[in-house]
Amino acid sequence: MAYWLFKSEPNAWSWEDQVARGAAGEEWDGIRNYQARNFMREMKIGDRGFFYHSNVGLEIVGIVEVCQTVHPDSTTDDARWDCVDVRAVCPLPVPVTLKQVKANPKLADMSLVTSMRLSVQPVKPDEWAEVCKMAGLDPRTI
DNA sequence: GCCAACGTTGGC
DNA sequence: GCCAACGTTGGC
Repeated sequence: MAYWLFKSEPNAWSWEDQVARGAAGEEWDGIRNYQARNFMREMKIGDRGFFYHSNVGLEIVGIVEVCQTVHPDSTTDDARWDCVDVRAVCPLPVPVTLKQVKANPKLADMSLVTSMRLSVQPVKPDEWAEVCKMAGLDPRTI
């Protein structure tokens, strides 16, 4: 299983909005960046991802899972843009802030730090485990 | 609200 | 295929 991180401005689409969709999940649409799209093309059902609030909050607030593999983005007719569907799995008991991520040497290579503007990004297994630990979650239980 | 970083577009 | 102009993202 692979791990990812999805960024969203809570003004546009928040963790609460995501939770409200329940098990059906929702398209992760609106991505207009090739790198981010290519990562979505690699995603498989059951892959896990962090849900990050950008602009407002600046923290990882929850965990989602991919529930539909890549398909055309319904918000555009442009055939270049695809998306996956994700659904909420659980909130983080303690949100992990960008500040904490930056302050943790183990997370120095995380894309969240190194590729600030990339809105869909891969997370390495050890980074996943470290963030879960900081959030008060046992990664084996999720 | 500002501005740095960086991706995209389009003229040549 | 280069590169300047431009637009967008996102932290501060």
